Amino acid sequence: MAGRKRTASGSHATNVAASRTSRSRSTRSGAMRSNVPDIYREMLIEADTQSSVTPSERPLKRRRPGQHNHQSPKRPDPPQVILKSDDVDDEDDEADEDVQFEDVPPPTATIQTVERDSDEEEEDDEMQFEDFDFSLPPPDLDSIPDGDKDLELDFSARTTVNIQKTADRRKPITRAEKDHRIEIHRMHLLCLLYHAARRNRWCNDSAVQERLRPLLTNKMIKYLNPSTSLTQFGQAQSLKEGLQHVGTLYKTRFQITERGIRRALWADNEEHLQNYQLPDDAESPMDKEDFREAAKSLRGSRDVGAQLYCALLRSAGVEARLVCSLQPLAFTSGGPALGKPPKAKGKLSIEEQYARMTKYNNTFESPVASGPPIAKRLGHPNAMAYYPPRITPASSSRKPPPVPKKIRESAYPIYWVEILDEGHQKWQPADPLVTDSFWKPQKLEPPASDRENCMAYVIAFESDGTAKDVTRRYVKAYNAKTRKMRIESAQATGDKWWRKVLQAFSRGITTDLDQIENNELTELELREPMPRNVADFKDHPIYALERHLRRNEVLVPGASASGTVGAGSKGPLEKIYRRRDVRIARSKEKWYRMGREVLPNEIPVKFLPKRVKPKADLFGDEEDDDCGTVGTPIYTHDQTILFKHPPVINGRVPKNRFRNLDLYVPSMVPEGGAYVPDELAARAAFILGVDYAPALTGFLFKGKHGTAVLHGAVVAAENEEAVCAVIDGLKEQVAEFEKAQRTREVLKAWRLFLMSLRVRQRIWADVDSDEEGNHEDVVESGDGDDHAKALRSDASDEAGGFIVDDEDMAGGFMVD
DNA sequence: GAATGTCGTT
DNA sequence: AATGCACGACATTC
Repeated sequence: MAGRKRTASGSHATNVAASRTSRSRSTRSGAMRSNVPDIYREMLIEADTQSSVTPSERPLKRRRPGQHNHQSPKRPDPPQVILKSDDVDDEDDEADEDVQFEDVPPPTATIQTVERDSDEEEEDDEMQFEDFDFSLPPPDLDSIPDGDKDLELDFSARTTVNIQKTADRRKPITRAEKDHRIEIHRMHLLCLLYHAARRNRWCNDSAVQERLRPLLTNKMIKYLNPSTSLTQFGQAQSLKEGLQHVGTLYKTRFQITERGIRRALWADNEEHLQNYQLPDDAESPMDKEDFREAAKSLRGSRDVGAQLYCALLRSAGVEARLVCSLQPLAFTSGGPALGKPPKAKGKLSIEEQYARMTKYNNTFESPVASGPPIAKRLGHPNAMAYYPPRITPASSSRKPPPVPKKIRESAYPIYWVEILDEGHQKWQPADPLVTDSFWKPQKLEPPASDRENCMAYVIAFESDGTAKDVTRRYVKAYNAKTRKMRIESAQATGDKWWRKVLQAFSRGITTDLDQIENNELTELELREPMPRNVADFKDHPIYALERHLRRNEVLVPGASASGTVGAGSKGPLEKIYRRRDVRIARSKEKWYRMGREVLPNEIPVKFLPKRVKPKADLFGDEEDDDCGTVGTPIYTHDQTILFKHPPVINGRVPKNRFRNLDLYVPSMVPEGGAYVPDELAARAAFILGVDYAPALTGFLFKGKHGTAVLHGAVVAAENEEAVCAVIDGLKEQVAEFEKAQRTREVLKAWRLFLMSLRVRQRIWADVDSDEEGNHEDVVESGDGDDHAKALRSDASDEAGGFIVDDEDMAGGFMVD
C-alpha cells in the first residue's frame, strides 16, 4: 500500500520538476496536467467555459478535449481520393444542411485511403467516467470515480516550484505565471472537492454503516434522536449530549495511524521538489473496500476518522454533513514554503539513499497488516514542525501497535462533521477527534500561521450528495482575509467559475433550510467587524482607503468617512470610506468607446500622470517638463451622458470622416437608423442603392497599431427589411453555389473511383483467378453476369458492390 | 517569544 | 518609465 503511494507521488514530483527545467510554460502546465486523471482535467476545462449554456442545451456526453464538436452523426464521407480534399474538409461543419450526402451510399472501399487520424480518438477511451457531466446539477454521483487510485495527486504535498523564488524576485510575476498558478489552484480545488465528495458518498455505504453501528448503545441512539415532544431547546440539548457521548466513545475507539491531508505548499526550488517524499505515514489512496476495511479496524488518518464518524452518525439516523476544508496550493507565492527535504541538509548521503531503498523494499514485501510497516526514521520529515506531538489514544480493546506512532499534524482538522439541529434549523459543527469541539464553529479555523492547514474553502456535503460552501461560518474575517486566498479575488471570472463548480453539487431547489442557512451566512459576512489594520482594507469589498485606490479610481465628492485607521500605532490616521463611494474615472476617449460623452465644461475629476521624462535630466529644467506632462484628464460616469449620433434623415446615415459610423455599443445606433450586423449588409445596401454606413465596432490591437474593425452596416430603419431580404438572397446564392461545387467534387471523386475500378478490372481480367485470390470476386466471371454478381459479393472485399455503369452512377447520385 | 502588521527596497 | 508587487527587516501586541 505504502509502496504504491510512494511510487505515485514520486513519479509525479519528478515529472513536474522535469518539465520545469524545460522552461516552456506550455510544457510545464502540460506536464502538470498530465499527472491528473483525465476526468479532472476535463472538469477544469468544462467548468472554465464561460458559455452560458442552459442545462437542456448541454451535450449528453461530455466532449473530450481532443474531439471536435462538430463531428455530428456520421455522414458518409465521399471517397477519399485525393482531390482538393482540404476544401471539402473545411466546409464540413457548415454543410450540415446539405442533405445530399445522406442519400449517397458510401463506398465501402477506397482506392487510396487518406490517412485518417483515428489514433487520437482511441487513446482516451479508457476513461471510466466519461459519461459524467460535470456541469449538470444535480451531480450524478454514481459516476464519480469510486476510489482514489486513479488520483496520483498528492494533496498534502507540493506540486510545483515557486517561480518567484527562482527567478528575479524583485519583479512582479508575469501575467502568464499568474495564470499558471491559478490553473494549478483550480485544479487542486477540483481534485480535492471530488475527493471529499467521494468520501462523503462512502459514508452512506451500508456495509460501512453496519460495521459502525454496533459501537452505539441504544441509549446513545435515543439521545441522538430526541423525541419531538421535547422543547426546541430540549431536543438540541439531547442531541448535543448524545453527540458528546458518541464523540468520547469514538475518540477512544478510533486510532489515528496515518497522516491526513495537509495544505499544499510551494517548493522553493527544484531540488526540494525532486527530493520530496511523502511521509511514511501519509494516508494511502483508498477505494471503497479500503474504506470498509477502515470501518472495521477503526484505524486510519484523522480524516478517515471524521468520515467514519459521519457515517456512524448517519447510521444512527442523524442528519450529518461531512465537512472538508479544501487545501489547494495557493495562487499567491507568499506564505510558507515546502522547505528543505527531510533530514538531509543538502544532498542525501549514499547511506541514506540506501536506507531509503531498503525501507522501500521492506514496505513492498511485508504486508501492511502486520503492524506499522516502516520504522520511524530519525529524521522524520516533520521533525521541524512546531506542533506539539499528538499522541494517539491507545485503544484498550485492541492490541496496540508495537510502537505507538507520533503523528504531528495541525491542531485543526481538515475534515469534520456538521449536524442538523432540527429544533433551531441550524447546522452545527462537531469535531470529536482533533479539537474535541461541538457547536463551536470558531474553534475550527486555524491561525494564519499554520503551515499545514489553511482555511479558505469549507465545503459541507450532505447525505444526498449535494454540497455547499460554508466557509463564512467558520472564518472570522471572510472579507478582510479569507477572500484574498480564494479564487474569486485572483481572477475576474473566478467567482463565476467557482459558482459553476459548486452548481454541479447543488440540489437544484432551495429548501427552507437552505434559505435559512444562506441568510445566516450572509449575515455573518455583513457582521464582520471593520478591519483594524491597513492591510486588511486593501481590496475589501465594503471599505476602501484612499491610499489603495487605483490610478483611475476616485472618491465621489460627497464621500464621508466611516472611521479611521492608523498604520501601526503611530501612523497618521486615515479615513475609511465605503467601497460604494469609489468610482472609476475614464478619459473622454474611453467614455466615447463606451458610447458616452463627457458633458461640456466638466472639470476633470483627476489627471492621470502620463508620460514622465525618461530620465532625471542632468539639467535643472524638470519643472517645465512636469508642467507639460500633467496627464490625461479623466471623468466619472455622472459627468457624461449617452452619446448620440445625428439622426438618420431622409435615409441619409451620418458618417465619420472615414465614411464609417462608430458603433461601439448598441446605444450608438443613430435615431431612425438600424444596425444590420452582417458582413453582407454593406453590399446588400449598395445593391439596393440605399445609403448606408459600415459600422466601426471596435479596434484590434496588434502590437502598437490599432486597426479598425468593421462589422455590418447601419442603414435607415425603413430600409432594414429590404437589406435583410437581399442579404438572405445573397446567402442563398452562395449556398447554392457551394452546394453545386460540392456536388461536383463528390461526383468527381466517384468518377475517379469508378474509373480506377474499371481500369483495374480490365487489368486483372486477363490474369488467372487463382493467382490472385484476392480479386477473384470481381474478376472471375464473364461479362454477362458481372453486375449482379458483384453486387452480391462479399462487402468486405475491396471492390465489392460497386460495379456500376456511368449512367447508373450519374442517375443515382444526382440530387435535385 | 510567537504572531501579526508595517515599512523600505528593489 | 514607473508603478505595483513581493520580500525581508523591523515594530507592536498579546
